[in-house]
Amino acid sequence: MICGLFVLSQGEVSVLLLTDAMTENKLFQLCYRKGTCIPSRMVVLYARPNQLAVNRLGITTGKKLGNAVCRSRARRLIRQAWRENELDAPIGLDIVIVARTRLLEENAVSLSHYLRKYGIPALHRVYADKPMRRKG
RNA sequence: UGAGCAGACUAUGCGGCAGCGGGAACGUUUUCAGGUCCACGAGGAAAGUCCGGGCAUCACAGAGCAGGAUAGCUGCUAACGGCAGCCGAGGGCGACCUUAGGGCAAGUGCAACAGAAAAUAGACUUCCGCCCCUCUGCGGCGGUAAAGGUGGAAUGGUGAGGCAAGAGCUCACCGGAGUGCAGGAGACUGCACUGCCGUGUAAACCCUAUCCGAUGCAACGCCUAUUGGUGCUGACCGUCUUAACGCUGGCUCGGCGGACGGUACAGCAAGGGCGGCUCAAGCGAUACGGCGACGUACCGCUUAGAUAAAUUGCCGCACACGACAGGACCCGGCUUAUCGGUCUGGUCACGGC
RNA sequence: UGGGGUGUCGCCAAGCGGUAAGGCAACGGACUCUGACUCCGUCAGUCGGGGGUUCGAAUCCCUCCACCCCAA
Repeated sequence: MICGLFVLSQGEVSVLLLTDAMTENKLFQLCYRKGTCIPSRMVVLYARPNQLAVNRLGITTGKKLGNAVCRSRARRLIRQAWRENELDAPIGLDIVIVARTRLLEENAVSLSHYLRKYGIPALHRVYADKPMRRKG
């Protein structure tokens, strides 16, 4: 879903897939059952190490959120927040983000702020051995 | 001025920064990926999936039955259960609105409770006359045809004449039926005559007329990695057999196929990619034909094509302070949700001239 | 996306044109020193919503809503 090329600040060009899309139901189920759960008011994060050099992101917007317009909005908000914060995340994880009903009352800034302050640090605490793209 | 009716259109706008989708061009590069830049990027319902088509495949989809859909008439349309105009019925003072509106005179079924009786003929009570008699009553014989509290519905209704008492028995009007004439493209309408006529329900079975092959883009076509001998097809070998069995939409006719096991030779299915995929029964303007739905001619325009799935985030300004809501093969309808705004044409009431 | 089905007291349900059965639960009473079991009685229904056909609709028809299942 979010495939991209990342140019390092030193000027050295390397082809890196930042985040891959998670498509199979099997992987989602594995994350729910065996992964780490980080709940919060707006979203729930599930994470589980994969044996790859990239992250894989899955977004769940269930029927409880509302109609198609509400679900699409939730997806957009999550995707936007992830785009702003994916550089800080550890590498080599399968991550599922589940939207909750309260998310629709918030705007994108608060979700992005939450991820930077609490979500990503929590991933680092659990998976301290994983490398990351930039420090601090 | 107020109230109300019908139809059509519209669906916050502008700017800045960052971001997303596919596309054209530029230019870098062996190629891919990426970069720069340009214009474009959800709806009136995209929804529900209730109908109708296009398109694709199946290979007989043939014949008949069964099953399903529709139901005033005439048209429109690719088609429709849609739309337009008209007819009938009902509602509204009116503009106008609603209407599954064929056939119970082919057959069958049902009509609870109440009521004398609920579908087919009359029985019962009442009424009238005569006879017997204990002479009021009761009983018997006969006449008459609908008066009988009910019910949604009672053998046409109301009034008058008539009679022993009554009765379409007779008459007038109304309703309904049949026949004829006239008008209309038709549904149907009008008039005249006959004549006295047994309910309601087919959104009960059913009958009549018309229509319907099935499955759906996750259809289907092409390319390809790997795996497996699991499933299917062909080929080869062996065994059994000429009547069964299997397939062919549910059944019958008809049609097609011998069946089972082994070999692992060939192909297919299962993953991924590409096509299908958006220029089309397309949209807009004008003219002509038509009451209208719509059609014809000519000119102009190109307007999403994603594949875990793109339209956003933040900020500023304006005001009416922003509803319902997001494409997934594509169209035509219907139905449902919806903050408001604009325009057009009728109607009624009150007031003024 | 396509196809199929179900909605009836608080729960499980029967009824398919004519008064909405039954069981569990709840409440009251009896039995018991008390409770359970058992027995007797009571209560509770917009038949998912709206419209239509019919004299009459939970039932027939149309249309909306909610939920469930199947293919992928």
